[in-house]
Amino acid sequence: MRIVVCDDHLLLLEALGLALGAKGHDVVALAGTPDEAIAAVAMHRPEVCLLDVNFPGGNSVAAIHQIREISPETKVVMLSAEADHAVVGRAIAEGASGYVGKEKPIVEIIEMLDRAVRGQLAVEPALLQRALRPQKTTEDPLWALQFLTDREWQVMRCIMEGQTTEEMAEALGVQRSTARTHVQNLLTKLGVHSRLQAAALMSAHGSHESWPAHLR
Amino acid sequence: MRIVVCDDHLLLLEALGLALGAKGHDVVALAGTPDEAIAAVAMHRPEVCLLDVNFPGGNSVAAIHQIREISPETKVVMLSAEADHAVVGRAIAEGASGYVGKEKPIVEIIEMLDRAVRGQLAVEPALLQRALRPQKTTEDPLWALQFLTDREWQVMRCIMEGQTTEEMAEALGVQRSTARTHVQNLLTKLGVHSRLQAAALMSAHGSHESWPAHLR
DNA sequence: GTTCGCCTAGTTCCTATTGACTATTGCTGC
DNA sequence: GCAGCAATAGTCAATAGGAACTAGGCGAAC
Repeated sequence: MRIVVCDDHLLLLEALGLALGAKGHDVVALAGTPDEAIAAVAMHRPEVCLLDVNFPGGNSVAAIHQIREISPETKVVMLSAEADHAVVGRAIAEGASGYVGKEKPIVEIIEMLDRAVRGQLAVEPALLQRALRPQKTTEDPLWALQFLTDREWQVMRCIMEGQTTEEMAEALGVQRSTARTHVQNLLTKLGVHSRLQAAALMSAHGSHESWPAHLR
Repeated sequence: MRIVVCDDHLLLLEALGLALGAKGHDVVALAGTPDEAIAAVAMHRPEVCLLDVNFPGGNSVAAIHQIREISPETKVVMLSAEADHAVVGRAIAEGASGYVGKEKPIVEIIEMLDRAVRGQLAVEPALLQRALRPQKTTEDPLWALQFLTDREWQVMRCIMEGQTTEEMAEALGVQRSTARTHVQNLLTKLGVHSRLQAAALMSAHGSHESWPAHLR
């Protein structure tokens, strides 16, 4: 089995190369970035590419698509430090064939690579199940983020910083009652019942990209 | 050079064991948790212990202390995914001899281990410099995260999800008053005055790695 | 076997937040 | 001009949250 491995941790990369080699597999290239991985796949056309999901910049999911495009016969297996079912879903949707955790022993990783090469989906069943479950994009509170006004974004920022209504009013240069109204409207638009829930919503689902560019 | 390696990623652990072995070093034990590492060090008395910092809740930093105590001749070198100068300082203060990033090649890791065994400090100069600069480790709210109990981490999770005291009590299977007490203790330990500030603290500075592994 | 930390549970007092309203000002587009 | 919307400001009642305590049970450490 010819493999291209991609991870930003050189240590893991090299060690994994040696370990896979010791198990009789052919690691044809080690890549430190998704771009390197794409180039390596284009050159070597391996059976499988083991790709770390956790790249600074988060372009690893996009890399799946590119790899699949330039080398459709290459199966992509994602390697991750944590089991994140949201990422699993996106990865599979982009064309990945598997998703394994770094906490797994090497033999298990290799087994997953085997499964991917045989055309099977190499994902832990429980994880896949959770990845598929929350398919209700309707009634999505994140949709509402679009309709927040600039002022409400500023209020959101204050909320995220843990400010009280008073501090917020001070920061925005308005009366408490005004700040309060903004908070009220914000909560209503987001469909939540407390500023803490609003903050939780943002920190859980609202990536940096959710913020209006001019207010980030 | 006899080495004990500890990391929660079995993959890295095994691969690193093979790689170090291939370079002529003697990996006497592989540990998946700090406790296993401590036991392994007590048994084998290695020259050096390579310890992942990524065991939150202060486990890994506390483990340094314990390892140094039961086997003073064993040098401890921390292994980390990101260069966090705050952690470097704490680790060195606790008795670690080095701190290397996982993005380094194996040869460099081995060189650092060598330096540690020779009694030198195996830390990147630039990182050490930054670690020593901000001497205001006192009053650091993130320091307090180490002293949170398991229950308080569960409460923290509830807070992050925007739950009210009532929901929290329900989720934890305790009375509201108990949930309130936990929240109160949490706020006191973190030095903040509202759960919203606690949530802000976590979402702003508390990376995923801040969470105890068994509660993530 | 006593001390200590953690989890549990409760009280009291006070403040902050929320829901459900009304209402004025100023700007924009039809 | 006027409708619509954002931003401003306010009220009142009900609820939730926070500060500052006390205190028992339980297991681990000394």
